[in-house]
Amino acid sequence: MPLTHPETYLADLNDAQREAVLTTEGPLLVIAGAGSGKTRVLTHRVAHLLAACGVEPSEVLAITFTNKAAGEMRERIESMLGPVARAIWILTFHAACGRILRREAPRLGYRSNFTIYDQADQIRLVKQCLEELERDPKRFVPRGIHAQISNAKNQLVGPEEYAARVASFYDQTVADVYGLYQRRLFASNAVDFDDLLMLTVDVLARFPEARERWAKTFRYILVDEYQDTNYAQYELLKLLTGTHGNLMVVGDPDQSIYAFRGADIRNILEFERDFPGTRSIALEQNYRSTNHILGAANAVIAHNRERKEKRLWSELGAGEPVHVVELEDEHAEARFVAAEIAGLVELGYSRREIAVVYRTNAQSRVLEDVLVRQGIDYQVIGGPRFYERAEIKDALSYLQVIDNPYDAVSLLRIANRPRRGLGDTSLARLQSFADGEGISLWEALGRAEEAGLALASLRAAQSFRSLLQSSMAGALDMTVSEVVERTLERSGYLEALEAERTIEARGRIENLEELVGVAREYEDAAEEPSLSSFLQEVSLYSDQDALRDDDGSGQVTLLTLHNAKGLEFRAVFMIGVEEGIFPHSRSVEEGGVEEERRLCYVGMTRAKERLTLTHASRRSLYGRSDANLPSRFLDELPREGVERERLAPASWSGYGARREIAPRAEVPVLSTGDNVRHHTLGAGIVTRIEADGVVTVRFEDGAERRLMLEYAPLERI
DNA sequence: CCCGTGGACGCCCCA
DNA sequence: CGTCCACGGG
Repeated sequence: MPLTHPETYLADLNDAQREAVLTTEGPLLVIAGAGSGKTRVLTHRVAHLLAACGVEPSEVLAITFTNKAAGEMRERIESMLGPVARAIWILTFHAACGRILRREAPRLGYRSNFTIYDQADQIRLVKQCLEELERDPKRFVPRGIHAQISNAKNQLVGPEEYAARVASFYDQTVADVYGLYQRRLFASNAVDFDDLLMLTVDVLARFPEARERWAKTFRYILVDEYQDTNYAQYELLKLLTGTHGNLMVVGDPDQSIYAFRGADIRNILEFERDFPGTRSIALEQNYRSTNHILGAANAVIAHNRERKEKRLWSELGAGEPVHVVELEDEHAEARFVAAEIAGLVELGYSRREIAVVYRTNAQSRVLEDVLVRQGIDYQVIGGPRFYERAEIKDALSYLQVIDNPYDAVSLLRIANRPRRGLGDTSLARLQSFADGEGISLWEALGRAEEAGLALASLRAAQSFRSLLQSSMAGALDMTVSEVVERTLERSGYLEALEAERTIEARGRIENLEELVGVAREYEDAAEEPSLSSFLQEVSLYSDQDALRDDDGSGQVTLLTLHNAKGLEFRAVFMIGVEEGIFPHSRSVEEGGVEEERRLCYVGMTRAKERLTLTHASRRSLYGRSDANLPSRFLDELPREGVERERLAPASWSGYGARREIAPRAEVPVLSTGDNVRHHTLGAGIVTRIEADGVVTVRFEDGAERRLMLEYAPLERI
C-alpha cells in the first residue's frame, strides 16, 4: 500500500506544479523553464496517480530522454511509494519501443530476439550495400547516405515511399541503398535505432488489435523533454493515446537541441492544436540559478524569433556576475579554466560541483592535458565509449550471433576473431554463395564445402560453426554472465589476448572482465533475465548513462553542451564561445543558428552560482592556427550582471598554477605494468612512462589517464 | 593471410 | 594534428 498521502507530497509544490500534478485526465502540456522543477512534477504526478487515483503501476508509461533519467525518476518514485515503482514502465522512447516490438515483432515477420544495430554497425551495413550496388564510395559517402536514411525513418518514410519521391541521382542511390539496407536488416533479423520507432509505429498502425491492446495497457502516458521528440515519436504517442487522451508532456521549446536527429520543435509548439482540450501550464519559477545567470540566459534566448515568450525568475538573489573572458589561444584558455577551478576548490567547491562544457568533443583534449598536469581529477562524458571498444563489440557480437545467428554483421565481425584462418576471401566466397542461394550467411557457413572454400578455410569454417552451435545449446541453461565467460574462453578470444602479453591486451582483458560484471549486475536487476533482453538493454545504453556519482572529493565533469542537458552544477565554464565553433560553422551555413542559441541557453542555465564564458583570439584547428571572432551570443548578453575581461598572458600566468598544489615529497618509483592505486580513480595498471614524470594509467573502468607523478595521488600496490 | 605504413581526410551534436 | 582505411610487401 502506498506509504504516502496527497497532503504530504503536495505540500512541497508551488501552485503551478501542484496544478500539473492534480490534472490527471486529458491532454496536459507543461511548459517547464530550465530549473523549474519539472522532474519533481513528473515524479509527484506518477505518485499521485498511484497513491490517490487508483491507477495500477502497469498502467503508467513514463518516457524520459536517457536511461539515467529513467533510473533517477524510478528511484524518486520508489522513495515515495516503495517497491511498486519497479513495475512502472519508465523508459526512453527507444527502450519502450524495443519492449513493445519484442512482443509484436512476429506480426512484421521479425523474431522477438532481433538484434539492435548501433551506429557503427549501421554504417558498415550501408557500406556493404554500396559495394554490392557498385556505387562509387567517393561520391556516395556511407555516413551521408546513412544520415539520409535515418532522416527518412524519423519521418516515417519507408523505402518504397522514398523511392517514389526521388528527385535526383543522389536520391536515387539513397533509395536503392535504403531498400537493400532494409532487406539486409530483415534477413539478419536486425533493426537499427530508427527502426525501433518506425517499426513500432508501423505495427500499431497496421494491426488495430495490437494498438488497442497497448493503448488499453497504458492509460496514463507522461513524456519528458517533449521538445526533442521527432515525427515518429509524435505518431507513436497519438496511436497510444488516441482512445483515452491521457497524455502529459513536459518540455521547454527554448531547450530544443536535437533537430539534427529529427526532433521537431513544432511538436511542442502545436501540441494544443494536435490534442484538443489540452490544459496548459507554465512553470516559470526557477529554483536553480541566481538572477544574473538567468538574466544573461534570458537575454540570449530572446534573440530567437521562433519562440514563445517566457521569462524565468528566481528568488535566489542577484548572485555573482557572469564572466566573459578572452584568452590568447586554446592553451591559455585551458590553463585559465584549470586555475579558476583550483581557485573554486579553495573556496570550498567540490570538484563534482564544477563542469566545463563545450560544443564539440574534440575540445576536451587540450583541457585534459592541463588538468592532468595540475592534478585536478576530472571525468569526460562522451569520449571513447566502453561499448564501442573493439573487444567489447567483439564479445557482444559473439553473444548476438549465439542469440540470433542470422545477424550477418555480427557474424562477419567475429568470423576471424581471433584469427582462425577464415579471412576476407573465404568470407566473400561464403557471402556470394549465400546471396546466390538466397540463404543467410549462417546457413552458408553450414554448407561451406559447396561454397568452394579451400581446405584449410573449410576446416576453419566448420569448427567455427560447431563452436557457435554448441554455445547456442549451452546458452539455454546458463546465466548471461556464464555465457559471456564461456564464450570468451571457448572461442579462444581470451587466449589470443593473453598470448599477446602486452599491456594493451591486458587492458582489453580487464574491459572484458568489466563486461562480465555488467552481465552480473543485469542478472541481479532484471525481472526475467535472458540473453536477448540483456543484449537489447546494452544496445540502448548511452553515454550520459555512464555519468557516475563518484565518491571522495569528486571529479570535475567535462562534457558537450548536448550531454549537459538536464544536469546542473554550482559552477559552469563554457569554453570556445567563438564564431565558427559556437555557433558551429556548419550550423550557420545551414540556417541552424537558432538551435545553436538554444544550445547556448541550455548551457548557461546549467549553472547555479557561477557562469564563465571563455573565447580565444587564436585557436588551432586541423593543426592550423586561425583567428576566431567572439561568438555573436556574447554580443547578445546584457550589460548588467556581466563582467568582461581580456587576459593577456602576463597578467595571470602562474596564477593558480602549481603553488595551489604542492608537489609530493615522496614520489613512488614505477615501471610499466605496475599495479597502482589512485585515491579517487581506484586501482589501475601503468601502461606507459614518459621522461618528464608523466605516467599513463589504465584504470579498472577501462579509462586511460595521463598523470603527473609528482602531483597525482598514486601509490604502488 | 597478416601486418605495417602512408596517404587521405576530418570536427558537430546522439538514443 | 590525429585517425582510419586501403593497399602492398612479407
